[in-house]
Amino acid sequence: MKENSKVRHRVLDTVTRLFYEQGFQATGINQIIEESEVAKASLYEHFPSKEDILRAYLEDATARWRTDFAAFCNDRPPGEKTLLALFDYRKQRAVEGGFKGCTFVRVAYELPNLDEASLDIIRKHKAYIKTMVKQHISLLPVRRSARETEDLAEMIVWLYEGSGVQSSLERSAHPIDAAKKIAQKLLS
Amino acid sequence: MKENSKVRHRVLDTVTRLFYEQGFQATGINQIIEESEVAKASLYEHFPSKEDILRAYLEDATARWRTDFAAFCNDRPPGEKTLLALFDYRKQRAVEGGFKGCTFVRVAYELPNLDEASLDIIRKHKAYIKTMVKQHISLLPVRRSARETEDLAEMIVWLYEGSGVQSSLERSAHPIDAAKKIAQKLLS
DNA sequence: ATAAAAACGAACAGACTTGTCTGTTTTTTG
DNA sequence: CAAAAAACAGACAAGTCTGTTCGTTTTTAT
Repeated sequence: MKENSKVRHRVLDTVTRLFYEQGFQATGINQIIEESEVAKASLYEHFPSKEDILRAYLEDATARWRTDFAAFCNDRPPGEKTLLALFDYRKQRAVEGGFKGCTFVRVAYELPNLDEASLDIIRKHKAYIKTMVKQHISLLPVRRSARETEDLAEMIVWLYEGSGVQSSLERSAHPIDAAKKIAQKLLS
Repeated sequence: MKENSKVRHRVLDTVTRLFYEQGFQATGINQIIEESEVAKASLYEHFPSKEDILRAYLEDATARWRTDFAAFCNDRPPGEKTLLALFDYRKQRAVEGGFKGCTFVRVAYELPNLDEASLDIIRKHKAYIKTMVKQHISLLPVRRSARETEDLAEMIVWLYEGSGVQSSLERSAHPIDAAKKIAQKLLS
């Protein structure tokens, strides 16, 4: 049972914190083994290279994003409420994480020559969000063509991305709030 | 005349290429001196540390962005045409640069603990664009309140940012084109 | 032409990097 | 309880990193 081992779990816990706070490159193997209280040989038994840690980190992050967001939307009805919860969720994460930006975009931007496997995890994460947005739009009372739904979903996703970037640069949640209001107006 | 020296110029030329292609941390001092054909002692005469190179790089990049964009808009009338040129300009840069994302956001995301001076250069660059967008909106025939102008400018800026991010993840200019069309619709 | 300034090549320091390997101890499993 | 598997601590390799310092050569300015 290598997949659920304690070593793996502790390493992923640690890098989830460190990669976000410091970035991937600024986080050394030695710091990882020290803070996760794991022997270097054990770490390399589970992750043959640092890139493998990165891939596992991304997979873990996208899985956790989905379950955490689902939990966040627990008591909200599908449709507009859940759709707008996207912005509230991002706001919460931004505040808690110190406004360092989207986990996934951060990796892609830090490593412009990222391997395709890792890049695909990031792409799929963004595609997942867009699909979700489209689904919730189609649940709304307003009748929309497929084309209109697609355009609206794109617009909302870009408001989400763009306000996330600006929130990070300004170290403020305001852009996310403002983008949410705009999205709300667009939906009605 | 240290500001216009050939050493400084060649170093900035080189890092403009290397920082964008590889990122800041992945670019070593030794590669910089080799490709800019400058002695290490000369480089450290002009830039006491690597962080100083980064600051100079950002200042240079924002200055060049402004002049290049002005040249790009050369024959376009102020108002909608120039405003939408923002998207065309971003598209051109994205294609030429291999879809590695916005120069400035890249730095901020790669270095989450960036010094305030550098972060301010980035913030001012984004503020400059937003101010420009507002100015061009106010030139349009449609009458808008200050509040409406502000909201519209924010929306356009986030479409610009968001589509830029997605364009980079997908390595495709399509999101920028699509965002431009949406912006166009919003303006009328 | 001569003096001052700038750029040069190259060695060097010291710390850090990822990854390997060895032998020991702990944990798990039959 | 014994055998197998996993995790351990830590030394080590080989290379990289930023930054300093040397004496020499080239360029610039008076």
